[in-house]
Amino acid sequence: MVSIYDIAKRAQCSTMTVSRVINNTGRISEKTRQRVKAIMAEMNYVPNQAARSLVLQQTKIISLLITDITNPFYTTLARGAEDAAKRLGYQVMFSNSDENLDKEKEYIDTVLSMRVDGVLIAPAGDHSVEHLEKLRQYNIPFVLVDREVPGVESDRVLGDSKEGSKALVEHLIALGHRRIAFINGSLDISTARMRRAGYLETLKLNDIEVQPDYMFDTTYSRFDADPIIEKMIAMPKSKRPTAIFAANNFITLAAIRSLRAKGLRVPEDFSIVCFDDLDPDYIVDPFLTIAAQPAYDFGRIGMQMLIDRIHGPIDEYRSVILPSKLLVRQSSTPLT
Amino acid sequence: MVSIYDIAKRAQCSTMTVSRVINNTGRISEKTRQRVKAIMAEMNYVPNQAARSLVLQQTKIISLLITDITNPFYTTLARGAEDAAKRLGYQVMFSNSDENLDKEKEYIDTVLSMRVDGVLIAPAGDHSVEHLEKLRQYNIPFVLVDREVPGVESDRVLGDSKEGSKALVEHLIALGHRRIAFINGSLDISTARMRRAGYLETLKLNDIEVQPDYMFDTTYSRFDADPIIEKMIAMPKSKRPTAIFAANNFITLAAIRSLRAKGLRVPEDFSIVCFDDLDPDYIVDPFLTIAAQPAYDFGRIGMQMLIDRIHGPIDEYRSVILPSKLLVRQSSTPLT
DNA sequence: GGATTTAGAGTTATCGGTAACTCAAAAGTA
DNA sequence: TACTTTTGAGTTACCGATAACTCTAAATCC
Repeated sequence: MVSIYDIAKRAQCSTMTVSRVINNTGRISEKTRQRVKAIMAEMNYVPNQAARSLVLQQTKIISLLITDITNPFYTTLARGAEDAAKRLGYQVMFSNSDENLDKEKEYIDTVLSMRVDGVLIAPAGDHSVEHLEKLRQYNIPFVLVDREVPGVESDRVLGDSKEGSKALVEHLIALGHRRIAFINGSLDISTARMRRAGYLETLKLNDIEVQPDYMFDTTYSRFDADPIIEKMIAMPKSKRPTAIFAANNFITLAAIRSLRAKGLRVPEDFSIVCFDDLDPDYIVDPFLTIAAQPAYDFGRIGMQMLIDRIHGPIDEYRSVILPSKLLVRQSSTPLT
Repeated sequence: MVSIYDIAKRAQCSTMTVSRVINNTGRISEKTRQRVKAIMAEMNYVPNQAARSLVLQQTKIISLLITDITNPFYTTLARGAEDAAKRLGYQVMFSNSDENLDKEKEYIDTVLSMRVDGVLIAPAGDHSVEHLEKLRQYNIPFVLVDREVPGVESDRVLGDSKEGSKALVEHLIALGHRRIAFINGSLDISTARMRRAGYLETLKLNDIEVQPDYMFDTTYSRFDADPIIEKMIAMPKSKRPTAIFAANNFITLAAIRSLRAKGLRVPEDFSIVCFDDLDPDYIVDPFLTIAAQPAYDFGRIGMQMLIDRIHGPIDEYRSVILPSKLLVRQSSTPLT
């Protein structure tokens, strides 16, 4: 492929002159500039970013490390991130950790060797602290999105998981529900802890006793809810929950699927509310009562904060909390 | 950051020796190997991919150039592509063209300057031919996914748009529909042409006259269907279509939304069938009758073909056609 | 034991750019 | 006119790795 040397030779000038034309730096006569430009165009010259990266010590690449691009929340987040990155002159590399620490670790190593300029990361869990410390050790700026990690200070863009949960549970209580089950993700993840806190606090505020056997911990990823649902329906009818608070979209789907397989209906037999679903607008009839988060802004703002930090060192860490919105729909009905 | 020189100095050997240890090439005594390895670990050495890229002339980066990651078809395709890439040791950079040739052109230039090893692309349209020729000119392997481009020979992973369309239209005819509207994407895109061909052929096979005013061309992206729907319902009731074949998911949603806004119901007033929806499994009650495509495989197979070609030059171009599956659901009902 | 092979390295050049410095000629100034 | 400043370049070194070649000492062979 044609390099700056080829251009220089043909233009009978030094490579520096060519470099100056490319970057519009230094002093160059208009005549020379035009001549070099013409030759670059004629020879179809394209600068080599790898060479540039090597000397400039910057790649113009951002790594987006999420758990699963097919989770609609992260899909939209990714789009927000990519739009912002493009606007600011960066490329986005994406990776799916599947909430798996080993996979995350592999990606972190790749990220380091790629010398990306920054990392936008939704960490797999609290144990990601190691990975984040590694990034810090190598001086690679990062911004946490959606999840925080205890012991790690950094820029963050988070949702208001606690408030959102409270709104959902309050909604159920207002509908007359008292026996409310809670199927949560791993407590290793900050949002799961906040959602739990919101659940517990709301029950307490409403003088409802917390039933430990109404609380289930599982995972935010796709999984099989049968064992949990079976435990629930094995309870005597007078003690069985009448409503379920599911901590994210995949949990909700798994729960509904399992209920239906057992001949139970939503909302007739169980009301269901959930967090995290982003209500993609290609669903014809939105059915779920949800706390919807502004996923696009998670990505957009996170990417902006990140690039901001890459450009000029910033002293303090910044946190942005994005509110969620309660959308009441058909999956939750008054207790009859 | 620590480089191969720092390691060499500390290990009292040459950089080549270190390089040999890193890559497990050449002859090295076990003793030296261990010593160097220990020092690399101690100094937290991470190889610099940019430097490597420069000399090896390969970046281990693939560019995934699609129209919109938030289109669930491409979301899943992207996941399939990333999984395959990771397995084979490549990173994926993604970009959204929004079916916009200018944006696509910008990305192509970036891709060239990044010296990515290959491009997996769902081209914006037939005019993308220029961009593909540019890739070819610079010897960057690419694989077309989902869409082909006239005049461009290459590896391809395509859907069976024509057969899928025939199945959808046959289904409507079997339900008794005769006046079937067709809202299509831009004819600049190969799938739109194939879907059109399937529609026309099926009508002809069933001795149904083609009504030009039942056919509408718009865009595959998010858009407003009001003008089209208004034209349709302005027709006298005896001539008005009773069913709609929408060429993709966004068109379908826009059409249903517009119909509802005008007080019309699906399927009571209009049956609707569509292509391209991938039936994301987090939709609680799938409503649309669709021709579902195996999006994950589009990405997985496309990426494999691409990396295959990167590794060893292959003489002939390969085409893979992935079948779609008719899923009959509530959006289409018998004509009463 | 001397010639040949092989193991285990080191040297040098190069990939494609850019920063920092240098330098001659042209332009401006007293 | 003689001196200073500015303009328009060129030179050199370097970013961090690897390929290709070289070289020495030990091992093998006849």
